[in-house]
Amino acid sequence: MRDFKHSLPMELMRAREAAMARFRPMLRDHGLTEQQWRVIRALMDAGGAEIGELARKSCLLAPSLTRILQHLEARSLIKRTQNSTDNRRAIISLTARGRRLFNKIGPRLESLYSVIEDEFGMERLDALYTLLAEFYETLQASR
Amino acid sequence: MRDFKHSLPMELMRAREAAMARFRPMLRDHGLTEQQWRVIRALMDAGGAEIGELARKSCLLAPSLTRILQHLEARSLIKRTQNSTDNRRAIISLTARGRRLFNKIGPRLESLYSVIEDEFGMERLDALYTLLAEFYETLQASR
DNA sequence: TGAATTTGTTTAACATGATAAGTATTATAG
DNA sequence: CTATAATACTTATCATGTTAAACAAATTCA
Repeated sequence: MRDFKHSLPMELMRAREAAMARFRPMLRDHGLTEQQWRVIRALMDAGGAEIGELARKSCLLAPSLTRILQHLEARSLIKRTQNSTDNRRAIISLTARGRRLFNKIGPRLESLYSVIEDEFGMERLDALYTLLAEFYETLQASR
Repeated sequence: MRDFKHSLPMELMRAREAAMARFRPMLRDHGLTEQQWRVIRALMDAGGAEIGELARKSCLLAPSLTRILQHLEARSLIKRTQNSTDNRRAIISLTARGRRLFNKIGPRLESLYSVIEDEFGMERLDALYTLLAEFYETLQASR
């Protein structure tokens, strides 16, 4: 059997955790979890999206997203707009307050990200991005 | 701001999830979660370990490990041995039943892993491992 | 048209992730 | 010695991960 050290899912997790450890404290200072931030960021990027679409964009399972949207709605960071042609679908978008929060946090996270870029180097970072994307595509393709 | 697509933590997560999707069904068939399997695998590798050590090896937080050990103990897959010189520390090890389960599942997971090796290619897989390890080390070094 | 399916989302249940606080045991300082 | 601090876990709490089941709206098909 392979060495226990060489477990790809665990290596991916460790790398991710090392990065998140840098971002999480700032998010926490603003009362946001990492997943809540992913939703806000996806909404800012898309400017309004259906729930299914939002789940894909933010890499969250539907039940998790349901709960997260309840939290964000309670804090008035998002709002729901009913789709008139299909009552199953609701359009989610950021409120003005949600956008303000994004504009406050976004730049700070970017600067933390820049530090990582400097430490690890853009070349290796790009190489890592490429391999990760290829890995994902390879595993999805054969399903 | 960077393209929303280029979020390293999310790319790491997606890659990991793509891999785990292949392993999880088999673990589930044997009533194990991914995390429980990591503990069993670490114990098989170490042949008995203290809880703190086990947490590091299996990449779990202490509170999570506490609960997981309770589950595994209830299923008689692990046992605790008190350390006579320090009553805070307990040595955890697999029971015969735990080892049997490992021997049953391990090879099947290995064969699933081989499929990934074949699809993605050993060269790229090694390159990915190397980059991930370097990334982790880089981010840890500056703490 | 109306019953059966499909689709989009939510609930439910159990397990883990993350942080803070609590507990017991050991080590240390005075 | 003994009060204090440090160590090793465990509990508690809230949020999310994962799967299955429920539910309502929309689509399909007899």
